Amino acid sequence: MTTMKNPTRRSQAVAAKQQAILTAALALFSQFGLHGTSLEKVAERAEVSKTNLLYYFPSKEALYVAVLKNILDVWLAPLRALQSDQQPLDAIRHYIRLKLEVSRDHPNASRLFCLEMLQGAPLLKAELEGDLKQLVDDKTAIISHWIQEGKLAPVDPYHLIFMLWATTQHYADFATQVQAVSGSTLSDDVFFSQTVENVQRMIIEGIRTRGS
Amino acid sequence: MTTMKNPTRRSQAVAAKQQAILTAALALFSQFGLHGTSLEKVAERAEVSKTNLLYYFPSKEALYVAVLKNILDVWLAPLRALQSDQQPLDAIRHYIRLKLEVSRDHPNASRLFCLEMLQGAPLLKAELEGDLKQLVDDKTAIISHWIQEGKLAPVDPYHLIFMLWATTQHYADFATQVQAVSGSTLSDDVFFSQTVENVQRMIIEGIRTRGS
DNA sequence: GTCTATACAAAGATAGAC
DNA sequence: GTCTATCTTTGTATAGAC
Repeated sequence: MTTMKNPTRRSQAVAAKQQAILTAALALFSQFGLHGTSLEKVAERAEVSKTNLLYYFPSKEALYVAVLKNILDVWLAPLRALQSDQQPLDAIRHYIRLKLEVSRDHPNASRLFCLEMLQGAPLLKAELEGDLKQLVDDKTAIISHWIQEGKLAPVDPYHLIFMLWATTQHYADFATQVQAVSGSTLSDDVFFSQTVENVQRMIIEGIRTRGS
Repeated sequence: MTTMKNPTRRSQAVAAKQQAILTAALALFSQFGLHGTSLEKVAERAEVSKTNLLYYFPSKEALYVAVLKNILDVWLAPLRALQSDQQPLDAIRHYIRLKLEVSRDHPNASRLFCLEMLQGAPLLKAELEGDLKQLVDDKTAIISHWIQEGKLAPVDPYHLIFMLWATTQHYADFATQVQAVSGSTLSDDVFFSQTVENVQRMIIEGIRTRGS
């Protein structure tokens, strides 16, 4: 900690620089992975020197962890928003839209998260088995309750959540394939609307109780 | 090409060695990526020397490409099996089972494919825009036909295929997360059955026409 | 075909001046 | 806080003997 004449302005500048590094790092890590990304490339993209980067983040791994922590909240926000006081089908429709917005607006975050999963989540395992499991257990309880009330078809809540995750992330993680096959991605407004409607319809009809 | 007293036996030995290398490479590439995997680790796992490995595959990239080509067929087999002469709902139920079997029996193949997609599929782009697009277009035509006959709810065939892909691969690609949250993976027989049933039910109900 | 030894390059990290 | 210079490790790939 250094003494500062103007702590606010200076710490703002520092924060901005850190953020620029984190953003550049996310873009590269999410595409090339930890080992496929060099600090030199990150520094170049963030417009700082490599040495300077290592001043802010003591090692490559430390930077990687910082990036991961940074995106976890964005990634989990839609699920956190799922509340028991909503109408089940509306809640799930809303969740699908939110998650597809994340896939559209933060595809790199989604992809880095995916990359980390593929590798067995060495750095996130603790979070997964702690916070995430807790969160999912809360939400499966809500879903089970809806089912007991007859407001939802009797499906396994875990598999429903997996399905929601899988279908919504696919458009970010497999954007290349989606683009190659369909010719579009979520950044196209028309395609985004079509995607929301189709995913909502297929999932909602799949879990609606007959007559509701 | 060397002269051989016993071409069959020798080429069998060569083929076995190449296969051992490919298998070892798949296991490591799928977890750590191209750059996160060293030839030394591959050689160690395949029980050959590093120099010897480079005798069979002239470079790391060549090995990586060979692995990718090797898995593409496995990955596409279930979709190829989708035929117009089947009953739509049976065909899709069958597809889901086949694809989940791939996720269970060849998770590394699924994960490497995913990894390659995340990076923008630099080595598969040609395949994606050629063979895969052709295959998908064939199958969307079949699905459209089923819809016109009123045997399937009117959904966009592309999004249906994306949903099938996403939900079935998720159990391989995100196995770590599935394990952390639910406590099981597809290699557990009971969990596998539950998964097949739940995914089939949710998707089938989602695309069934009312009254069918 | 397989080995030992080695060339060569890339990249993470540190030292020390300013 | 930022820079230049440099150390060190790791890892791909090749040369050449057997």
